[in-house]
Amino acid sequence: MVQGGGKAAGRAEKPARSGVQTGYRKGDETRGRILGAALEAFGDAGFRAVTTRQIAQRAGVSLPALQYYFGDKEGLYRACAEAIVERIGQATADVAAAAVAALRANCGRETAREHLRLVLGSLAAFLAGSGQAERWAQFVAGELQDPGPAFEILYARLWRPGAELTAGLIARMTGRDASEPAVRLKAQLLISTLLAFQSGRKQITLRTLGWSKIGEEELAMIIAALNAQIDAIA
Amino acid sequence: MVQGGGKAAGRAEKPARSGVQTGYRKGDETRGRILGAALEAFGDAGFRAVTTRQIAQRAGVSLPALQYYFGDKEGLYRACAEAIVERIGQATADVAAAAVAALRANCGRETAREHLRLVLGSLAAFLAGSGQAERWAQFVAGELQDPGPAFEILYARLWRPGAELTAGLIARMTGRDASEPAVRLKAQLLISTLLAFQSGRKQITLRTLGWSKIGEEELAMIIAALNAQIDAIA
DNA sequence: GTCTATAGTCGGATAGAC
DNA sequence: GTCTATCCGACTATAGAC
Repeated sequence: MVQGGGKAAGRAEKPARSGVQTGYRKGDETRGRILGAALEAFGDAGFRAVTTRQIAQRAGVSLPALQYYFGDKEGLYRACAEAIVERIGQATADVAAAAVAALRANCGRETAREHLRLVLGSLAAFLAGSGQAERWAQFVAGELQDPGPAFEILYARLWRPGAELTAGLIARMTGRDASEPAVRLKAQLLISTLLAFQSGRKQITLRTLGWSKIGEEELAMIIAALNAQIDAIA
Repeated sequence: MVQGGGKAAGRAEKPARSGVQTGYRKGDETRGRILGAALEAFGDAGFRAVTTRQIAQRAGVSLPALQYYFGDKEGLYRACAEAIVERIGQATADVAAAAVAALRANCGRETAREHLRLVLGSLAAFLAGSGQAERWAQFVAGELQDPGPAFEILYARLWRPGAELTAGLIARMTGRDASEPAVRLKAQLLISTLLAFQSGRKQITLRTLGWSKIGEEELAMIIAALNAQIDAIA
């Protein structure tokens, strides 16, 4: 973990540029292609399993381009993690903000329960929504399960805030304090459940359930099961 | 996947031996040491992350010994998976057999629920029981989440039977059929939950909950949460 | 900015002595 | 059965031309 300060030591992390800002620069598109290819590859197979060559080929660039834009393989991986955090943050911003506001306003038990349903439901819908999200979920689940170079990013900016909010809502529902282990445990249980579907999904979920994909109908079933769990909490 | 028949093609998988059976052979102890070291290493870090050199060193043998006893790295990995299946099978054999018997005897809803509690409880107790089991759970969770060379073994001999039994019990509890997707989904949800604790445990569970280990007290809390989920099912 | 060519490292597997 | 020595392939990263 030679992380150092906030913005990496030497060059890279963002190519040094000269001259005035024009709003669009040649490299931005290349950088984006690399990031997209890396997101797919890493999501599918994990950090170690993916080679920089594969990513370069997928992105249609040569190998040194990765070093040029992201410093090294780990830098690219971390950039992927941040892109995912960003995207999931956007997708859940509204419901999360509403839930926080409700908690601040000292809402009642039923309101808290409703918000919990909304938060988890929107997350589930997002995760099941696109083929991209599937990969992202796998990226996140894999990194959290077996910590790698992006663990801190995902934990601090995704898992912890999410667990915090969930615990807060559960605490309100049960009339307990969000700091109690029993409450936090329930929160983790709920989130883990959700992630488990996306992570082990490919082989397990589909195989055991005989599904071929997770569509509208399947999503509804998952959300129903989640809601049953929520109701079991309080 | 050059798996071929049932017992590996060429040599290895079990060293060829000559002469009469004596009940104890020199190599057995060495083989055991290698397997033990591999179990630990793979459980901690996964197939790719572990090098054969590390395992050899941990086991106090030289590198070619692994090839001699297990053919190649994958053979060793599969041997680990089988050892784990074996061990977990033993630990849960009694409760599982009792549950199966109850189902066969057309037991009622409450009896089925009780058996489900017992099965999951014994599994949880086993998983939280020893430092070894922790590694095994991580081995299993990792392999199921990101399928590798041992996926088929774990799926066919561990996950599927477990999911089948769980689904059967849930079906009895709810008066539905074990083949219904909704039933199977609930079964998977339950098992995933259990595994999620062991898998992401090190960093997440302990960190989020502020625990330093999973002892008696923590285990009781987890089982209570599981039982609440079971009650939510029917 | 983007490439080709290559340096340097590491890991899995084998040959063959003992 | 177990070792030492070694091969070979694959990977990350860099140097330097364009």
